Amino acid sequence: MQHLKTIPASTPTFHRRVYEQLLTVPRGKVTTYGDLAHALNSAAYRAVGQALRNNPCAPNVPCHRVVSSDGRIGGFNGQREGPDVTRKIALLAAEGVQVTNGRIDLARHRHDFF
DNA sequence: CACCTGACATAAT
DNA sequence: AATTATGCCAGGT
Repeated sequence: MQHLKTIPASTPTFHRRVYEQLLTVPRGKVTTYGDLAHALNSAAYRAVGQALRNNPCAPNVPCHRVVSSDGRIGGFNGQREGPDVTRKIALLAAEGVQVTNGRIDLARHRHDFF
């Protein structure tokens, strides 16, 4: 998959798997850190966050489609609140994902990997 | 190899 | 409902 060919060769395998899996989330849908980890047969929720924090997002990985299990936005570009998060919300809105009071209706937008 | 850290999740206050 | 404490697992130092 050429989406990831520009990332550093030193990128850990687990991180790569996160990105690959994330690429399967369609536009207009979102997933949670937990679901993503589970889809990789792992419980490393937090490691998933680390992976995204590494930010290979910029080019082509849709990091903004990953939110918290309670429907809250989570973080973006290394931050958990602030202008970057606001931007994340804007990106989601642009894809048709409704964000109300910093919350997402997971029942409606959650993507199922299985 | 022994800690420390975190874009989390859940249970307990 | 809002806050706090605890558990999680891979990476980094």
